[in-house]
Amino acid sequence: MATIYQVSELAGVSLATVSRVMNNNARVSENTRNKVLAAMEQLGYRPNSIAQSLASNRSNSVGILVSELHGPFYGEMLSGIENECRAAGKHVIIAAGHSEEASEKDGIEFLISRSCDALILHVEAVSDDYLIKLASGNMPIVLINRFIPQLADNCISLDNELGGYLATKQLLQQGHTQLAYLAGPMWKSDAKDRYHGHLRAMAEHGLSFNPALLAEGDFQDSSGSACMQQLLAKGLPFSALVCANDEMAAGAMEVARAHGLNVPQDLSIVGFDNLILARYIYPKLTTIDYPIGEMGRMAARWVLKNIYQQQALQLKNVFEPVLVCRDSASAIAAG
Amino acid sequence: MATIYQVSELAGVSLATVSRVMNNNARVSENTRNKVLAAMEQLGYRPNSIAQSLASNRSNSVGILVSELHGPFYGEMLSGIENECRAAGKHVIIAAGHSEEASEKDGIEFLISRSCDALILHVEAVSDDYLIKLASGNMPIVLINRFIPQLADNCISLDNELGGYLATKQLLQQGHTQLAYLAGPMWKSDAKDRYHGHLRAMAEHGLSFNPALLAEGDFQDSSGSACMQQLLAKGLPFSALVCANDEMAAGAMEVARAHGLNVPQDLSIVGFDNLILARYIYPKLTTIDYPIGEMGRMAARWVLKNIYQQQALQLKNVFEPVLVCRDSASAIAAG
DNA sequence: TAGTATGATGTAAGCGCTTTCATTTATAGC
DNA sequence: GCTATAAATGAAAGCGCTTACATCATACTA
Repeated sequence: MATIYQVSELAGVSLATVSRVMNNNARVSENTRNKVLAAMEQLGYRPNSIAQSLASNRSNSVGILVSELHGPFYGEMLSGIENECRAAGKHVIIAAGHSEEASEKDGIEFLISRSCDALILHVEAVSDDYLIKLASGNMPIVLINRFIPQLADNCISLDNELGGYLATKQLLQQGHTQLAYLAGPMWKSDAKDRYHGHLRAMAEHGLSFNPALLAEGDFQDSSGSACMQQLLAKGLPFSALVCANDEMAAGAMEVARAHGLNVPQDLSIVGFDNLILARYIYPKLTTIDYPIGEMGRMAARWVLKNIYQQQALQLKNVFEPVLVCRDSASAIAAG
Repeated sequence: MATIYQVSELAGVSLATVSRVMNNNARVSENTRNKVLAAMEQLGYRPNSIAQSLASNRSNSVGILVSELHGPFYGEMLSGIENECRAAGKHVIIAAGHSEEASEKDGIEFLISRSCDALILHVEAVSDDYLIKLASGNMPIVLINRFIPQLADNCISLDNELGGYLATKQLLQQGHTQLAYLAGPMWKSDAKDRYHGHLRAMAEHGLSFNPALLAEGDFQDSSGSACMQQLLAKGLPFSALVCANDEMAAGAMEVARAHGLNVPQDLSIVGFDNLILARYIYPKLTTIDYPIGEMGRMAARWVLKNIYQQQALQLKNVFEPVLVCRDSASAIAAG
């Protein structure tokens, strides 16, 4: 691999000049520039970005920590971030935190030690305090899918409460009055917020919430099935089920079908997230769209604007979810 | 951020000694080691991996190029690789190639310039020659989901032909004799191989293949729908449809349902890949399992063994797909 | 007791770049 | 034609590490 020395020698100029044409920030005469470019071309030279990073203390790469690398949700998010960064000539370094405190911290440390210029974090297990402290250091961070008041500017989040409200309201407007709620793990703020939205919609319609019709899952489809079993076992009537995410909705739907319930005739179901699978399951899932790809892009833009000085970019911190009507929820049958 | 200098100063030893305890490769007295560790602890020191890479010409990170960051397939693969690498203390740097030659080359260049110790590549657009040339350089590469005879050792691939054969054979054994085939883009070797497997099974059962019942899609669900439309429009009878992947199968199934066809009573469908969605769609999809997560792990192990000297690891280059029977294919109704 | 391994530590030269500062060269003004 | 100024270039000092080599104790050996 050719180094800058060989280029400078071949071009008959100094190191510094070669560096200048690479970064084209200082002025170099047209003539010299061409000589250097020709030399680079001839040698097949490509700068060693490790050395660049070390010398400039800037790596042109942004670190991303997600909970998992697989699954429809993170894929969408990563893709959004990568696209935006790539277009701006920045690169991404990705680590997984596995929703576990030690692992998340470890991932953050790794990204910092890689000299990332900024971090985009989707963390769940780590505390607010830790993040606040982290943010007070030199490493710029942006949090995705999490809202911390003290770090409001650095947060790209979804109004989960509104989403929960919209999902429930849809069913109420369709005439349902007996609703069950399949919650996510309540220690996660998004699960809690969605649930609160549900309660608000219920209250607004003058309905009291029956705790016996609440089940708490873990956002996986298997827990959706398990919770649905529990709910049905109680023998309490309900004509609609609000699920805190699509995967649990899919699990629940399967169990409902196994129990001879027709969706949506016998039971209306709404999900949350609008994952790809929402379009694939049958009947197609009515759900709340979570624009995670767009939010990833926005996080990337935050970095481009605040770290890489692309002033022109417009930023938006809080996204509003919208209802996507498909086939899994319908007006309650008269009588 | 503390540097090695400050650690050495605080511990009262030289740079070299600190470096030694970090890499614990040379012998350092117990006493000195403890002093150094204490100093590191006290300063909250973490080595700058950029500097380490530059100095050692080894980055402890492996570069991964995938076509896309989103989608169930790549997520599974990335996850497999990351898990295995993380467990070995290696890190991953990820880039997307978008199935486009320029972009794939660009991604490879990027990964090389980041001083990765090895590359795991899932590339589609780049030529065999390019890869052969690349492999002859200093950067070790392993190819995933691609087989190039000259690089056989570096390839982790699936026997796609066998998969196509198994999918078709299942239907033939269920008594179907009129099969349509929904192919992937034929310029991709996996699409072609699956198709060849189909032909082999047909021939083996003494059936001739009717070109009118062949449609070529692009592996996306929308093309599955479009191709299904075309196939139905021809008015030719067929009782079973073999799809080159699950997503197209899902698209095709939807169209079939819209045309009043019951799956599997009126039409049996089998897919390929065994994506998560295969379990979610209704009826659940009979398909060929593509152990992509396991293959990702294997690619990681290849690197651990060949580059990081973990000799003990067992390697396997070619994976065999297996049939997963679910509900979308059934024996043909008598008469 | 000198002679020699051997283990522990230090010294210093890079790794391939960026960047400040100094120097040289061109351009313009008079 | 000579200075004032700007533009182009070069020299050299790092960035934070690793590592070959040198040095210094210490422990054996004969």
